[in-house]
Amino acid sequence: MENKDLAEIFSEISDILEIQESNPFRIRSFRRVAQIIENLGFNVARTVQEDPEKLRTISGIGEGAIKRIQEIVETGRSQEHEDLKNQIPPSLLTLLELQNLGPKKIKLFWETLNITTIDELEKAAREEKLRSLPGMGQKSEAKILKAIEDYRRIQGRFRLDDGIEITQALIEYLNSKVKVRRIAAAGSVRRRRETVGDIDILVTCHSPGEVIDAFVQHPDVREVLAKGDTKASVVLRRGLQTDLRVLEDESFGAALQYFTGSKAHNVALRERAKRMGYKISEYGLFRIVNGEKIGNGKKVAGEDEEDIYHLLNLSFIPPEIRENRGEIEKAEAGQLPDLIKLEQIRGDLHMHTKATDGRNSIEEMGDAAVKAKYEYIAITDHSKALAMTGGLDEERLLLHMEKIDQVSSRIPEIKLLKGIEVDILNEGELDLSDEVLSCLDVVIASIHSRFNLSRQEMTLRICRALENPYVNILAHPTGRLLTRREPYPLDLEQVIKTARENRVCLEINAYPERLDLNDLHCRMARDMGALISINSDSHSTEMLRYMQYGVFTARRGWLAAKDVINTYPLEKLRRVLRKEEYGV
DNA sequence: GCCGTTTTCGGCCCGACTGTTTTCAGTCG
Repeated sequence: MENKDLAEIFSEISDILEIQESNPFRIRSFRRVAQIIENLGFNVARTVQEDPEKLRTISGIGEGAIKRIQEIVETGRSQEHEDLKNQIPPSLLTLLELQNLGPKKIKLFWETLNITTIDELEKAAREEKLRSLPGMGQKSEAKILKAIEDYRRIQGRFRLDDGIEITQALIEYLNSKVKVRRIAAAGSVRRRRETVGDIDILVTCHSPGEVIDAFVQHPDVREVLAKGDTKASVVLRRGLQTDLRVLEDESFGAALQYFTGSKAHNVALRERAKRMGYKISEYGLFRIVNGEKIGNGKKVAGEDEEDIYHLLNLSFIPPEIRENRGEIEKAEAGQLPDLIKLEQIRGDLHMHTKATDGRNSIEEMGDAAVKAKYEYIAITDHSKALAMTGGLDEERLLLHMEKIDQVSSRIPEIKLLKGIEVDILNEGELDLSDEVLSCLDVVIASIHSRFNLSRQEMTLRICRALENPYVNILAHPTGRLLTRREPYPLDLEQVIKTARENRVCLEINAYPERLDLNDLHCRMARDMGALISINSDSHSTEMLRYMQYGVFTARRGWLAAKDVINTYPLEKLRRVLRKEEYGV
């Protein structure tokens, strides 16, 4: 059982309790457990059986949670969860996904009008039956119809690359329209999450009204959700909600901290602040005197984000790891990892050319890599099983290798390594002979077929491939496509273990739609002592820039340069590829 | 339900916006 499955049960329990208006602190506890489980870097189901004490030491996981986890692992379900599900129609939980609709209203609609589904809610709103309920009116009714429409149209999040692109364009636009002093993106865009649900932009300027007006008048704004003196919310044409907040200079840093999140990180940080006699809000860090409540206290920080962390006796925590996954404790101890930076990447080990499904020639890829200031790259086209791409057989590959060497000698600034992305076939055998694989500098293995195997079969298939002595890198290990395809079922812990034993590296495929391994997987791999390679998987020269998204993921996964082989100088890299060394 | 440098009982993060209200509840982030 995966952590995500366990987390979902706890999350559903809290959803149901919320609709039942149960004790809010109890609800929060369940939600916290769900969040903790989902973020843990090891398999909770296994741990609860082998070493329950390890779970007990985690703050937020108590006796109750351990008992429930044990029950779920043993019986496949939680009786309490089942009982709760019987108390409400399950479709009510879907209603919680509608914007501006929470547990109280859902309960109200259910109890008064027997509404249990989105369709029934829509019908009631259209028949104007909602407006007469307490606390409801014409506008609320219209908002609900709107939320239903949005839910059906969007239903999901946007990829990080889209989020960053849109954010940068908006910032440029605001800069061109209004004289702003400071402007920055916060939220999941700043934390570089693989997908973003909305965009947060913070700004300071002397004329708040002007910047708000400019914002809501942006040509891409489809709808203005809210517009006040200090905040405006809009939906952009592509369906992405975007919030702008206008601040005073003296609280810009506090707001940046606050709106960067994550929520879990901020809750933990505020709890820490409180213990130390401070209060944090988006306006600053305040020293509380005489235990006085809101509105009191002397402001001690706010203009710069760094000050807040430092006053709380923490080293500065990079936005990418603000997820309450242990970063606060490490920052307190001065033991945060030295996160990898894009400038530390010396080369890209996964890319395609015209020989298969790439758009550019070997030369063009080499020239583009020189522009990217790389010291080496590997040309890794597909193997013959991917017929659709014109995959290389042994004969063509040998000719291709000669060409790579020729081009490499013509471009003295950079070394071109001879590589292949070889398909892992049905039973874990490789698509090319060991003889030809042994002549290559880099062998990347990957799955492009038969995604519907069982977890055991897929794990065995991949591990067999990793045992081939010539395989260096497992590409896009889980096969997921963001917002499109779920990962195939896989015992990733077993795969990482097998990779490490066979001196194989795991890829962070930096293609924005993949980001595979993801952040949590990276951290698991690092903790288990496996090495990582961050690769763009470019199919054209422009795609080399995707490397940055892989680095974002690596940073979110707590990786340092030493964990990533393509930060190594060429000679050290070659020793890793020849399996003469592995690890630090 | 969880936790403990104030506590094994009693508290648990904070503020803005909206729409319904005439002082506030619900929702969101």
